[in-house]
Amino acid sequence: MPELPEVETYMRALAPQLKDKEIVNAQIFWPRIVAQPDPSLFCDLIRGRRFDSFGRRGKYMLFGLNSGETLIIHLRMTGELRVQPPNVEPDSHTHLLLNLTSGERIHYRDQRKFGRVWLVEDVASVLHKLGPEPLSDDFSVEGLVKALAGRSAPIKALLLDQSIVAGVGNIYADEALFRAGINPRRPSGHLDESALARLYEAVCWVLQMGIDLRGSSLGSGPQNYLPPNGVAGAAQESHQVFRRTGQPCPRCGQPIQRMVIAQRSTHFCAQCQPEG
DNA sequence: ATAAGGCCCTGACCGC
DNA sequence: TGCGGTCAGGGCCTTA
Repeated sequence: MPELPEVETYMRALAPQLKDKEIVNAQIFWPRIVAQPDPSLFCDLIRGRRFDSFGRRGKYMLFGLNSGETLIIHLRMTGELRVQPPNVEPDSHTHLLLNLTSGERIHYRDQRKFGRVWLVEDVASVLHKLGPEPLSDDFSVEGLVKALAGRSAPIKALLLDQSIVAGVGNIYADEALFRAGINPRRPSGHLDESALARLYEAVCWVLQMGIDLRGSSLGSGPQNYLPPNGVAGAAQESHQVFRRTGQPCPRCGQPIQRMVIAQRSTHFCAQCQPEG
């Protein structure tokens, strides 16, 4: 499941592959994948455009086109983007093809069809609800304190809330809380400033580590993520708690426990992340 | 305003 | 072997 480090890894790989390449046209096989504008207009607008700039905001991929518009892609759970040679045919999970003048084709695949694509003039119209970008100056302890003040929801739930901080998903939320020694169920507003300072550091640290290791490539199954060059990332090997239920905590040896918070599977060490 | 639950999807997995 | 049920989960939507 692509979170910030996986999306960042994608963009770093795609930028040199796609820079200045021209889109001949788009083929949409499952129209609901295009969130905006409507699919026929999407095809009209993207025809003949070149890839100009590349960016990321939270888990959103941003492709700036030479028209001034931006192609925004969110992979959600199972989306994949691949630049393929002409002889690679789309399969039943391919919902969008962008044909390039180079003959290559960008395949958007998505087993669960949760991902979405936008083509907009105003990026903010899609991203306006996002909170601060965690590895930038916009993210700070003070900001975190302010955003969580008076909130009773468990801290795990608010770490997943993209308006609090952008880009953190289930994997890195669990890892950050473990690193900070904070129980995932603690009411957010009850955390004191020193706990939030540790959490701030931990969020930055686990995300940067994830980027440095080129993302987490988890086991088999539909949530498996591979960077666009097909080489697995290595961040999963540095996971301390995520999907390690029953295995010894790397710090104290107690078995890692699992519980559900905000409908999300949550992994933690009861010893190192005490309640209250 | 916040919190909690449902929804979208489909492949994997489980028990019978 | 086949079948039904359950699970996973990001972000948006509805409900309380």
